[in-house]
Amino acid sequence: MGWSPIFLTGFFIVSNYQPNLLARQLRTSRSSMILVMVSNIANPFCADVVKGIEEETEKNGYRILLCNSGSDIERSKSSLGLLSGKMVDGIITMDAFSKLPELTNMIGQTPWVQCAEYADTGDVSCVGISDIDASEFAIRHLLARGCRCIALINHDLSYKYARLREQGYKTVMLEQEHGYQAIEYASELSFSAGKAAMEKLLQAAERPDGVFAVSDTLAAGAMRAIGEAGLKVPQDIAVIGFDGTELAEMVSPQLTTIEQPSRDIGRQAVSLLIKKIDNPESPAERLMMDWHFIVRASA
Amino acid sequence: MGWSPIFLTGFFIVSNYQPNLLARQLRTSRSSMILVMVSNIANPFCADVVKGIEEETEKNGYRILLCNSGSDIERSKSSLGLLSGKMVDGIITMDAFSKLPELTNMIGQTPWVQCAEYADTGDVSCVGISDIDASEFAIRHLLARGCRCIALINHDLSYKYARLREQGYKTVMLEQEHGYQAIEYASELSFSAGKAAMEKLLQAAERPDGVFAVSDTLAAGAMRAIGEAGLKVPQDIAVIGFDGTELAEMVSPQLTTIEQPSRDIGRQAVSLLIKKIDNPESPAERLMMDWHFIVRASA
DNA sequence: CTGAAAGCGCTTACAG
DNA sequence: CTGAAAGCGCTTACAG
Repeated sequence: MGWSPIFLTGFFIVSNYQPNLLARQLRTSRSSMILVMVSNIANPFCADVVKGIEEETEKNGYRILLCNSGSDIERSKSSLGLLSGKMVDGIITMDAFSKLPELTNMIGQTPWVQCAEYADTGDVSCVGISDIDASEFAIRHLLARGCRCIALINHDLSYKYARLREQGYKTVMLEQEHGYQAIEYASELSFSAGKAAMEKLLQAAERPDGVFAVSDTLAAGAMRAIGEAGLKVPQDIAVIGFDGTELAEMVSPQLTTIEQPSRDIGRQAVSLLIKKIDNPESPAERLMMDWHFIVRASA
Repeated sequence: MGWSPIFLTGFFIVSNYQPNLLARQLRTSRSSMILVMVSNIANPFCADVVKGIEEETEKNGYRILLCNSGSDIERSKSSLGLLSGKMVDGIITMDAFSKLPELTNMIGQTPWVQCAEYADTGDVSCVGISDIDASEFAIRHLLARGCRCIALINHDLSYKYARLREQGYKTVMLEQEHGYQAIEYASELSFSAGKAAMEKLLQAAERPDGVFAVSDTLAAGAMRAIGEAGLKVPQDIAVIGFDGTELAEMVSPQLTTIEQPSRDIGRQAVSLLIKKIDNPESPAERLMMDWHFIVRASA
C-alpha cells in the first residue's frame, strides 16, 4: 500500500492498528508460541511450574499453548502436530518422553526443554533438581526419626525422575540391616491414586512405619488411607511428600516435604528454550536447581 | 505446484506431509484456536474447568491458548491482543470481565463465552449454576445445624458470581431475628487468602459459629485459621466450601461443599462458543447447570 | 474434470 | 532514503 510514513503515524494514533499475527508469523517463520505439555494441570506442582513458564514467556513476548495430555499418547501426538505445522517455535514438556521414541521423533530438531524431568539421550535441555540426593535425604530423615520399615509411593517408571527417586530410596534402604523394601506405583499424581497405593501398602504382612511419596498430592492421599485404617500420622506411620506445594500446608497434619523451586524451574526452562530458539546451534544444557527439606508435623 | 493427485497420494503416504498451519489459517481466516483466560490456574476448580474445555476443544479440532491473568489487567490486555491479531477464533473467560469495559471493548464482536461467571449486558453467552440458590441452601443448612452467627468469606465483588452468592447469603440472614452479618473479601481464591480472611473474622467482638466460603480453597484456609485459634471444626465453627473439588476431600475434617459440574461447565462453554463461531448471528445463551450439596464432616 | 493463478496480510530484499 | 515488488504456504475461485 502506498501509505506515507506520516499518514501511517496518524493512522496508528487514530485507529489503533493491529497487525495480523498469522501473516506476520508466516512471513517471518516465527510464531512466538511455545507448546507446553503437562500430564495433569490439576497437580499443584504442575500449576506452579506453568505459572513460572507464563511469567518468563510474557517477558520475552511469547505465548503458551497448553496441552494437558493426561499421559494419553494420542492426545500428545495430536498436539505435536503443531510442531510440524510450524505453529510453535519450541516445546516444554513435563511429561515422560524419554520412553516414547515415537513422540521424540516427532519433535525432531525443534527446540525442546524438559522440565522437572530428564532425557537419557539426545540433544535436549532439561531443568530440575537432584532427585537422588533429595530422595536419599528424605529417607535418612525417616530413619533418624526411628522408622525401620519405610515404603515408597512412586510415580510410574516411565518418568526418569521416578527412577532416580527410587534409586535414592533403594540406596539408603540397602544400607540398613533390616533390608526392608516396599514400593507401590501410582498411576497418576492424584489424591485418589495416593490413597489407593497406601491401602495396598497397609495390606502387607509387615506394616510400614514410614512412607515417602514422590508428590504432595500422593502423600495427602496416603495420609487419608492411614487415617481410615485407624492409624495416626506421624505416631504410627510418618509421611513425607515431595514438591513443597501449598497443599502440603493445607492438610492435617501438615506435610514434611521436599520443596522444589517450581516457579524458577518454569522460568529457567523458558530461558533455556529461548536460547535454543535464537541459536539452534547452542548445545543442550542441564540445569540443577536447589531444593529444601521442610520439616512439618507429618514426619 | 504441478503435482498430480497420484503423485500427491504417494507423497502423503511416503513422507507424511504436514501442511503449514499458519499459511492455512491466514488463507482461511480461521485459526482453530481459542483463548482461555483464568485468574488462577492453581485453583483446583479452574483446573477442572480447563480440563473440560480441553476435552471438548479436542473433539472439535480446536486448541487452547491459556492466559493465567492473575487478575492483572495489563496481562489480560496483552492477551486480548491475540484477538485483534486474528490468532484466535473466540474466547472463554473465567475472569471478572463485567466490570472491565476496557477489556470488553477489546473483545468487541469476537465470539465470547463466560464460564462460571456472568455478564450483565451485551451479547455474551455464559454457563454456570444458580449461585443465589446454592448460596441460600448452604446458609440454611448452617442455620438448621444450629448456627446463629454465620459469616461469609467472599471473593471480590467485581465477580458477578460473588455478588450473587452474597445476595443469597444476605437474603437468608435478613430473615433471621438475630440480624447477624459478617463478610470478609479474599483478594484471590487461595488458601492463604482464606486463612487471612478467617483471622479477621475471628477478631470481631461477636465470634461466628458458622462460615460459608465461596471456594473450597478459601474454606481450607479458613479451617486452618480456626485450628490455629484453638477452635474446632465443626463444634465451635462449622465451615462450608464451594466447588466440590477433590481438595474438599483432602482436608481434615472433610469439607461440606456445593459441588459444581466443573468438567461439564467447561465442555458446555466450548459448545456454546463453537456455535457462535460457526454462526455469528446466533443469539447469546445462558446455560444453568445443576449443583449438588455434599454433606461431610465440616458442617 | 484439471491445472494455473490469485490472494490472505504481512516483512524484507531490492531497484530507483 | 523511498517505494514497489516478491514471497511466506496455503486454499479457492476461475479459466481452459
